Amino acid sequence: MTTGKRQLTANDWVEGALTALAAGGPDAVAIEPIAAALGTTKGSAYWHWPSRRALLIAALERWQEVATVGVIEAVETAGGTASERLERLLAITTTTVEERQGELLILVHPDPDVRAVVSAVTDDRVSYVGRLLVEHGIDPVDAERRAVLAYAAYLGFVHLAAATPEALPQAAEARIALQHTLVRLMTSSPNAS
Amino acid sequence: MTTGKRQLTANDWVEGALTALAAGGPDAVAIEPIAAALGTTKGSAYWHWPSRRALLIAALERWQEVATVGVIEAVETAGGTASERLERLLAITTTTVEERQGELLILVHPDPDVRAVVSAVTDDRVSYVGRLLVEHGIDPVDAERRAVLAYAAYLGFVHLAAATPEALPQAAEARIALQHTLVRLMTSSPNAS
Amino acid sequence: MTTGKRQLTANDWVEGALTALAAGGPDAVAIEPIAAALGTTKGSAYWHWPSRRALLIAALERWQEVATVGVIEAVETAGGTASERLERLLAITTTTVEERQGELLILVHPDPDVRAVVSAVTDDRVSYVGRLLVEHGIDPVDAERRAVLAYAAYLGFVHLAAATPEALPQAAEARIALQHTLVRLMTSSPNAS
Amino acid sequence: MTTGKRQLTANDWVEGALTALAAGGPDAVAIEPIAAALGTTKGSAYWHWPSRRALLIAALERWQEVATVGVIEAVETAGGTASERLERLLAITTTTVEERQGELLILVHPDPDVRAVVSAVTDDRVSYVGRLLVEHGIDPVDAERRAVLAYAAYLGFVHLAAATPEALPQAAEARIALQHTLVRLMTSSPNAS
DNA sequence: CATGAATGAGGCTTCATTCAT
DNA sequence: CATGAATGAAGCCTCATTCAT
Repeated sequence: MTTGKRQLTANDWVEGALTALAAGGPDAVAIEPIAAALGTTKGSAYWHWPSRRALLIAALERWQEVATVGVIEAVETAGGTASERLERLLAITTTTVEERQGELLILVHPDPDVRAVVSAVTDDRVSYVGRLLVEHGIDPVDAERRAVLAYAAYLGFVHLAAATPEALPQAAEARIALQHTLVRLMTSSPNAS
Repeated sequence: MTTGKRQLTANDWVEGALTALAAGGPDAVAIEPIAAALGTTKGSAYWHWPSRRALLIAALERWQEVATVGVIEAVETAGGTASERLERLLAITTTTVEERQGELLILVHPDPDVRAVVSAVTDDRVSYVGRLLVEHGIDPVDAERRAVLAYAAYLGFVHLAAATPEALPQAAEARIALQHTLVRLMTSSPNAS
Repeated sequence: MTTGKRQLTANDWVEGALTALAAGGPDAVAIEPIAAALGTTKGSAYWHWPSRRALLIAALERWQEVATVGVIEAVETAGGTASERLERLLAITTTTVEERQGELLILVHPDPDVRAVVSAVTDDRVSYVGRLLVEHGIDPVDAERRAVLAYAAYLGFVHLAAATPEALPQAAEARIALQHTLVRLMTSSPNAS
Repeated sequence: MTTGKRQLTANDWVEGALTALAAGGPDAVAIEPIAAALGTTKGSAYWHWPSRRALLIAALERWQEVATVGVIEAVETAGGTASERLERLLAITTTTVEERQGELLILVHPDPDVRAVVSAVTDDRVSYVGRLLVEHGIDPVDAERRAVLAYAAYLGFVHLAAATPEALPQAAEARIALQHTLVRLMTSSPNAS
């Protein structure tokens, strides 16, 4: 992508970095491979960015948008009840498993800059789930707790899907059933925590 | 650790590697840094191990034991009902958060040798949870499904605890309450999935 | 040689490698020492070549040309009868003794890539000698046999010249006399083999 | 060989080194592999020898004996005319081609200690051939020249046999014919040089 | 705006050598 | 007489970074 043209912009580099990020996580945001993919040379990167780190941060910021605002918008514009939107949210995030490999690597990366972004993303996601639960009629305090639980379960699934897929049900229907179960558990009434 | 002595054993190296593994995952199992940490030189490593990879595999095997057999034994020897043991299991794995950073990096590492070990660990853990649920009186088929769900939730918590601790309740009691909730959800009766 | 300048080319590296090859054979084609000799650093080599092996192969290919096409052209452009050219061929190859040390090391090197080049060089040289003999009037079938014999003798001389020069006549005229003898033997009539 | 016994002697090491020498030349006289082959450890070598070099020199001295005195004795004890013995000499040295790989590597090795031994071996061999030619009735001065020529041819054949066997006649009879030709050339009357 | 070229830190590996026991 | 363990020089390779043009 973006190959063939001359005159790359800083944005082209962010997109290249994003692709690398999705495929191999932060460590894959290496200048040489991305330059090769963009059909340019390392020098180009150092024109637009002061360092690899700067590019990485820019890419992470873009990822943050896609991973929160982007997803939330996609879910919201389609409308529906709160629990319908919850299921749609899970569907979005669990069906695109391959693209999750990179996400996982971002989520667990020890680098402080990465963790800052991850933190923000987590907060956004958890509070969005919380808002949906409140909309569904759950008591706000309880909703907050459940949102954490739900997000943890989601993370765990992404994890299993990426790292040990054989531990998960293989059939599509079975996976959808799992999602149903999760949403039902999260939205059911008697759930002291 | 283990510094100051002469004459290291292969086991000292495994321990050094394990420390590195816990801190920085498989990529941190690098011979020269570990040698420095052990107060020795790379030559020592190459006396005990044919290659970095061999050392890494040995360390992963040790980790596998600690992460499965070790934990299971600790839980079992203390005895109690199935649901008590389930809670103890969760407690063990979520209280030692720092050590979980490396675990996460192991879990998501793309290297085939690493994934093989991860796969085995996942299977062992999921089936142990399944056994506890069966012991608690859950129908075996259902228990298997719930075990996956429970393990996913556990993974998610480890994730949150390691990567974004601020998203989790800070107070110890609140964390314990979360564990309770999880165990109760897993062991409650009506749970179509 | 080539020191003092900035900006080396791939060709500079081949030349540096060729020098090393002539002095110490294939094993001497080591990137770091050649870099030092060229007044540069290993990084330069890895800019121009993907690996030490690639550089070695490039150097061997260059040597192949010099050792066959190059020599043959030099002999042919000077013209003369077939036996005159035969003598000139021997003269070229036995007078530049120092450069032969590396050649010998190439010729006996066990590496498959090296042997492939050596094989090609041997074939080229033997068949060139054969052609000269045919031109001189020797029956083609016989010429082929004699060419092998002649090349073996040549190799033996190179060997002696490089490894134990004191076993050979020291005086220039005596050496020339030896060459004469060899050419005469090879081109004389009654030689069943 | 010599494995299984305890208490190695210096001589056991020389023999191990000789085996390595025959297989891979001077560079193959490396302490670790020989220790492994002898079923012992490096320490043993450093008990019997001050350095790798010392062992190498001892092995080369042994090789020198085998390669000169040994061969000469073998040829002489069988008796026969001078030209019969010449042919027998060639036969010995060309039939055991595999064992020649190591010899070649010795012959071309640039190390001064190696070259000293090679020099002595060459002198011995050339002068033995010279003596046989004199015995056969050739004028002593001429014999000396021819001996060099003959030895050079022999060397060339060893070379071709080891490095590019496909350049030599494959059939045993053809090879024997080559030997005949060589001996006849060397012992024929009119050979001014 | 970049390219081509080079630098150097960091990590892997081999192997002669050393040394305490 | 050796073993087991360790050292360190040398060479391979990668990759972020720098720099002249």
